[in-house]
Amino acid sequence: MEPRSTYKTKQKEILLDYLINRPGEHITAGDVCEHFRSKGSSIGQSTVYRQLERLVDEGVLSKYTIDVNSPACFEYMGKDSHVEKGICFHCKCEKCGKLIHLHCDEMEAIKNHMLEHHGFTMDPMRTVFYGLCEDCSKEQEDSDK
Amino acid sequence: MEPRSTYKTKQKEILLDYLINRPGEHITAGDVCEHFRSKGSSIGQSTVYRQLERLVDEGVLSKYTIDVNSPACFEYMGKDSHVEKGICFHCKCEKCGKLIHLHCDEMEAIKNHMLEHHGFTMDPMRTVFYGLCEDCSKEQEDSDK
DNA sequence: TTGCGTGCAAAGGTTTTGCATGGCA
DNA sequence: TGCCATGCAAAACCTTTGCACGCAA
Repeated sequence: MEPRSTYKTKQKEILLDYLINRPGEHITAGDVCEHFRSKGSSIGQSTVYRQLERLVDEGVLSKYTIDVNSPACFEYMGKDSHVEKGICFHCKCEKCGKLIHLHCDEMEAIKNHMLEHHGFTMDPMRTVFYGLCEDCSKEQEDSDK
Repeated sequence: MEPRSTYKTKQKEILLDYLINRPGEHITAGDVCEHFRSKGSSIGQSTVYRQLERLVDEGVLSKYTIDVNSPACFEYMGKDSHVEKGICFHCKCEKCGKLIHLHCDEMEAIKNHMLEHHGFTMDPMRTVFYGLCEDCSKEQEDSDK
């Protein structure tokens, strides 16, 4: 988990800066490429992928999987990030596709239960709950009538 | 969720038969193709993908995402499947890659909490918990010493 | 100068799509 | 016969990799 990069490069710097300034957003490698392409200050896509992966290894970013055939999402996990509190997790609505950030102390209880009863050390940041969001549940109820 | 298929085809039949006889296994589209190819009774891969997707829509199969860049997994959810009890869920070890099936009544409590406090109707079959399995946790503790 | 980081292009794996053919009802 | 399902091939999509060049230390 410790930093393994030895060189400080401009690409790494502006990439991290981009992510730090978007707390709570789920950002894909494609988003990053597009952002810098549109600004003219382009970064090669392999560099984007390699740096993102490295930052995840270093614990600076969190990476999570929304869906097969959806690109991986990244999020800054540093000091100012609400994520660091460890009570943030993600819910993905299977109907409208919305990704929801939830803050919940109950998550600690779930984590503890998993560890004590199933020996599984769960990683809340990587875990995505699938289901139906409030709006889509209501819609479904209405259409059932 | 209701059946939308009108025709009964041989391909659909043997595909479903294959999945029904593998309860508790996580099967990919590639597994299916390979299985039938090796048996000589081949099914075209686009048919496999289309039928799997249809069966998921009909509620016959469950589909879940293990990881970006890993193929999607499918599992039969019918009468004899332990999955139907609604207390089965999946854990994926981020270190050794193992996929674990857990049975746990606590899952009901988690589901209820999500619904009551966050308005989110969670789908346990689709949700995969990421983290470290028991063996890998121990290994990590040992190496920390 | 050393060797890590970058960028391009190509490859890799999974899934989707277009279109003509085949098969169910 | 009418229409859906199939199968092949090609495309699409995200990500990884090989290799030569550039730049930080």
